[in-house]
Amino acid sequence: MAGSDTRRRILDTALAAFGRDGYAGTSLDGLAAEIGIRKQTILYWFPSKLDLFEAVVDDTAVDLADAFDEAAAGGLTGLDQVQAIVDRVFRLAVHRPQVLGLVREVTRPESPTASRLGARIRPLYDRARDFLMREMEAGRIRRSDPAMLLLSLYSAVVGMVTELEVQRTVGFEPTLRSTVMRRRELMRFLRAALTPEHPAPTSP
Amino acid sequence: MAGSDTRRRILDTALAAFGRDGYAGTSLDGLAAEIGIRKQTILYWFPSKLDLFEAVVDDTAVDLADAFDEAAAGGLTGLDQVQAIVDRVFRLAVHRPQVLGLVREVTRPESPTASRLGARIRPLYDRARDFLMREMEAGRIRRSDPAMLLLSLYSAVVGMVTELEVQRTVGFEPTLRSTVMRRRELMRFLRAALTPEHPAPTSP
DNA sequence: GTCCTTGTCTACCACTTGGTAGAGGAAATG
DNA sequence: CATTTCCTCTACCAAGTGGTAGACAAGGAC
Repeated sequence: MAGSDTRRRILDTALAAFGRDGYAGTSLDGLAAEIGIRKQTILYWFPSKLDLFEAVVDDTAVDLADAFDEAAAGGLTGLDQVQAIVDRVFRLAVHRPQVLGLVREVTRPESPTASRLGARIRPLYDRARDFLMREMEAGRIRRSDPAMLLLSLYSAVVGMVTELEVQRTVGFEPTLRSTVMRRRELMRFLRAALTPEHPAPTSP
Repeated sequence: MAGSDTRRRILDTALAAFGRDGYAGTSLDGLAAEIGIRKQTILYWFPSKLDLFEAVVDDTAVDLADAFDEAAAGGLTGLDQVQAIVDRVFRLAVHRPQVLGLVREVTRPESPTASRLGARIRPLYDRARDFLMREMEAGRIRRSDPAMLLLSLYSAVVGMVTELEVQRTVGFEPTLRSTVMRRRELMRFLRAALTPEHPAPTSP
């Protein structure tokens, strides 16, 4: 069906627009113009702007969950697993930066569906917390409050990845090379913060 | 003059509104209603919505610079200085959370004045970078690319402080106690990441 | 008193917003 | 062929947007 393709294009373009301009800053007319259709076609596929937004969020949550699943599939432990996840998130950020733009938008306190993505993300959060607790028990990660540590990690990673513009403002040109460097630097940072004080057996 | 007070109230309320709802999500009518005046009074003091926004940004940049100045005035070094700055930022976040809401809004790539705050922040950035380089030379902070490290620090701190709602979504109630814990956990994180590998003389 | 400045207001405007109603084409279905 | 279903469109609308024009009241200066 041709229509299903239209729906897909609306979702993709809306993801970019919402992540870039925010919910309030995105207009259906502008969105439609960007796609090359009329606004009413959008409203045919999604009954209202809010419905569209929620559909985009749901869609994106699935992608995020997939990315984490993929990174976790290797069955790694300790810092290697953390590294795998960071690598995966960076890959996502490079190939589809819109996703993290949306994460940023949706985690705003006044976001129209702050609680919605919350529910979607909750399982991921629980998994990550369990992982950290296990690794702390095993002595492969420095002991601390896993919930707080997870927040620190989340802040460091998402902050680093999404605030590209801050770097540009400050004089960086986000080239491919600088992206790689940034990832490496972030991993050094995380390794330093996570490595247990009395060295334990991790990798050979 | 009574008018000057009006101007002040507009700036304060606008800071909260822009930080909370973003630039696009804030309407002059709504803002005026919140203050208890008419929209035209706002437009008397600030020729346009954008002018108001820029005035708010300038106003806030001064507060931020003051906070950093105050934290840097003690003449501390190494991790102690880092700790002092984190403490100061957290204090700001507790007493005037709107400020960090605005920082978040203004660091969005599509923010109407992304470059403007950039120019305002640049001096702060340079100072911080120089500080890090000095401390690395002195062996009080782990060696690495100071620019990248600064980004990591910025991300970790601002991310941790601004993404309060993420925590709420995930089950935290941001009480005073949890705020204190969060700050302490962040400092553990930073200390672990910044402490030089071969212990050097820092504090007695 | 009159004049001028300052500050807030009412009235209005052009434009954009999200959303409704329904026409009409295309293609499958009988 | 006629009918129905699916999809996109034109035409509107009420409400809200940022912004302009100008009335009006309160004071201070003269």
